[in-house]
Formats: sequence, structure tokens, C-alpha cells
Amino acid sequence: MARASVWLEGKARKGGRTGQPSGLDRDRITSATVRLLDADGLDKFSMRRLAAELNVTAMSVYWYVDTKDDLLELALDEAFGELRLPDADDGDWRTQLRALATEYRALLVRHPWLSPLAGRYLNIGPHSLAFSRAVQRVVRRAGLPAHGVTGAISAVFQFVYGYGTIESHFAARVAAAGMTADEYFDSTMDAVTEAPDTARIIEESRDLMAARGGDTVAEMLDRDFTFALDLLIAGIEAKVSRPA
Amino acid sequence: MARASVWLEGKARKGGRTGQPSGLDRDRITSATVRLLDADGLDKFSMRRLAAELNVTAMSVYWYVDTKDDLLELALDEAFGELRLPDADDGDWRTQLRALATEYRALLVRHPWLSPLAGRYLNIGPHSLAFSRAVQRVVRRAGLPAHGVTGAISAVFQFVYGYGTIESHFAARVAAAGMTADEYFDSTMDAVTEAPDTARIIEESRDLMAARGGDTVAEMLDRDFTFALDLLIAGIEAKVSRPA
DNA sequence: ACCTGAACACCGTTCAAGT
DNA sequence: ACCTGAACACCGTTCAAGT
Repeated sequence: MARASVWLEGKARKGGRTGQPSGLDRDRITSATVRLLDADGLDKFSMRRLAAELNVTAMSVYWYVDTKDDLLELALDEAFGELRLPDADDGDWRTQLRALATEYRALLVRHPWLSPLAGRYLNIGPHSLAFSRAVQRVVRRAGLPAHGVTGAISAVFQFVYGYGTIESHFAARVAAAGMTADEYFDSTMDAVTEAPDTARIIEESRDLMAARGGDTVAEMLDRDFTFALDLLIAGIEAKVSRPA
Repeated sequence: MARASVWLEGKARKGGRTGQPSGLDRDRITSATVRLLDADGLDKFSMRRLAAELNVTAMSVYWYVDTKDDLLELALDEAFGELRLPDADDGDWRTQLRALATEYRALLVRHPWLSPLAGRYLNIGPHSLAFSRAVQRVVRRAGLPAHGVTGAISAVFQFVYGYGTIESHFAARVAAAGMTADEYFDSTMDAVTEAPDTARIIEESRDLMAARGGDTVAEMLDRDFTFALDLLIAGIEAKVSRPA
């Protein structure tokens, strides 16, 4: 059976990091990968394009990396390294939880390729693990019964993952269409309102959209995210006082 | 700009559904697509394999469908059609919300290709919309202030989406490895415990795993899901009584 | 130790041609 | 109206060969 993750490969890493004719090493390859993923998206990324970016033949990269999957796992963890984690276990756990959730959401939106990759791989690189540990430490401090901590972690961070996924996907579509988010939203709404089936459900939810408020797409997304996060924190507090 | 979804194509659909030499039509193509996706997964699926399955040339399919994306959107909505939705607006909203969340989770796990596709497309097919409407009707009945309804819907169903995503991904890995879920879990735990970095975080969460309990992977997943859903419902109730 | 070139077995999609 | 065959511009990866 194939190894389940780059992070579980044997100790020995190929190559030191000096003196290569082309100046290649894992770090440079990983950075270039992130750069290309940001610029062109996951679908367009290929080993051949990466090689071209590095002024090297497609197969050179395979000296440093076994497969494309391994490379994408490395890029995934590199991106997780951008998260700013709380550095002390003090202060209000609610504040820290909100900060972690907000950081994660922003990361997913900043790198639209991250959500599919986080859903595909094991997420056991060093930066992913640091994030997991930070999450765990914060949620522990909420005072939940021990049997509920893992479930509460899921509730909060699977929500953020799901929310960030649809949001980043929306952002990617906007970029591809060369519009602003608000223009894209309006034009999609128009298209959807023209088809009778979809028009009906839009009509049904008009009051909810109005009540939520927000003049721009960005504002609407922020309001929903904030309310949902408040709801989750309220849920945790309820579970602390009534463990059920 | 390209049309944003199959569901927004112009009225005129090509072809009636009788008399075709090969007996092809959209429904047959969509069903075959779902069958292949279930059997071999999203990565292995191709227009050429589908054509072979239908005893037809690769290009015949393009008479009925403009692109592979369109076809995948059709398959996505076909799968959403499997969801059993509550047929009346009575009974406890909590019960119905739990039922909807459980159905959606099971759907994601049953079709591991669904989660990536739901994250990629617009989800405005008839069955997707029916699901959205059902969700909206149930959450409305919880009695939240109007400005919080869309956020609460996000909280619950983005959580389920995220949870179902990692769970289905786990199931797909298990299947690919030809093991049972418990065997796969144990072997991954072993591999992760051998690497010192990952061993540390496992060690840190040992108490939480023990407190959660559950003798099998399936049980652990069920417990976390149930607790998280309870937490979300408690959060909704808290927001009903203290709207903030 | 590191990099290249050619090749294999694939892709999605276009287009002109058949019936 | 529906289907085919050949072709284009790609893929990830293997392998033998170069330096």
C-alpha cells in the first residue's frame, strides 16, 4: 500500500540544500507551488507548468518529491503556516476562539485551492498540527465536560471549513469572471431570478435576506459568519451549564 | 463569459427521449455517471470511461451535454434527489433539523465524490433547491430573530458539510486500502505515533479520545456528530431567548 | 547526486465527416 | 438528428541516459 502522507516518509531526506546546479530544493519548489496555485488555481496547476516556472525540466522536480500529491501536501502545510496562533493560554477563551476561527476563514478565502486540498489529505504537517493543538487548547478552556470537547471542536471548525469553502469558491468565480463581488452577485441573482424554479426560492427567502441586511456581499458574509460563530459559542456555553 | 451552471442554460433541450439509435438520453447518461462515480471515484471518472460504459464513442456524450462540468452538475443534483425531506411543517423543529442533518451527512458519506462537487458548483439544481427550502422552513420555525436565520442555517449545514467531507474522505481511503475502518484507523494511528512530531499531539489528546469513548470508529464519529448537533441546537435556543 | 529526453498511457474538447 | 474518427493540446509518471 502507498504511504498515506508525505509527512510519514522515512527519515532520510534526499539532498542537502547547497550546490545544486539549478539551485533547487524542497522549499523553493514548495514556494513556487503556492505562488502558482494562488495565481492560476488548482485546476491549472501541473508539474510541467511548475517546472517551467523554475526554469527546469518537468522531471527534475521528481528528484525532490515522489508525486504531485506529495507536493500538494507540502503546499497545504506551508499555507497553514500563515495562521497566527495565540501564544498564551490566558485571556477569554471566547476571544481566542473567535480569533482562530477568523484566521482560518481568512486563510481559506485567501487561498481558494486550500479547501479542496484540506479535504483531500491527512493534514498532519507541522503547521496543521500546530493549528490543531491551538484549537484544542482553546476549546479545553471553555470548561466543557471531557466527552464533549472533540465534538465541540468539530462543530466550530467544520463549520468554518464549510463556510470558508463556499466563500472561497465564490471569490474564485468572481476573479475568473473579472468582476467585483457585488457585480457578480447581482448578475447571478438576475440569472437565477429568470429561471422560474430558482426564482421561487429566491422569492421565499427575500425577507430573510432583507432582515440580515448588509449593503455589500462582503458585509452579508461577515454578518452571517459572525452570527453563526456567536451561535456556536452560545451553544458551548449552554453545554457547559447543562451537559445533558 | 461562460454560463455559470447547467441549470441556467436556455429553455430548449436537445432531443426527445425516444428513437435514438443507441438509446442515449440525459437521464441515462446521468445515472451512468453516478454509478461510475460511486464505483471508481471522482479522480478516475472520465468522459472516455463513461462512453465505454454506455457502449458508445467518447464524443456521443457531447451531443447531450456541453462539458464535463455540466455532467457533474447533473450528477450532483441527482444525488441530492436521494435526500428524504420532511413533508409537513409540524412536529418539533429540533427533530426535523436533526433528521435533515443526518440525511445530509449520510448522503455525503455514501457518495464521497459529492462533497468536492458541492464545493465546486452552484448547487441550484431542482433537488438541491428542494433541500435548501426544506432547511429554510425548518430553521424558520425555531423562532430566531429574522436577522439570524441565514447565519443559523450556515452554522448547522456548513458544519454538516465539513463533517461529512472529512468523514467521506476517510471512508474513501479505507475503501482504497481494502481494510475495515477500524483496521485503517489503527494502522494510521500506529504510523502517526511513530513520527515524533505527530506523536506529541496524539499524546496530548489521549484524554479527550478516552472521554469521548466509543469502541469503533463508527461509534466515535457518531458521538462527535451527535454532540456537535446538540450543541448547535442549544446555540439556536440560546439565540432565541437572548438575541443579542 | 542531480538533471534531461523520449516515451507511455492517459485526459477534455474541436471539428469535419458520416448515416 | 445523432454518432464517429482523427486530431490538438495537454496531463502524471517511468525509465534509461547523460553529466
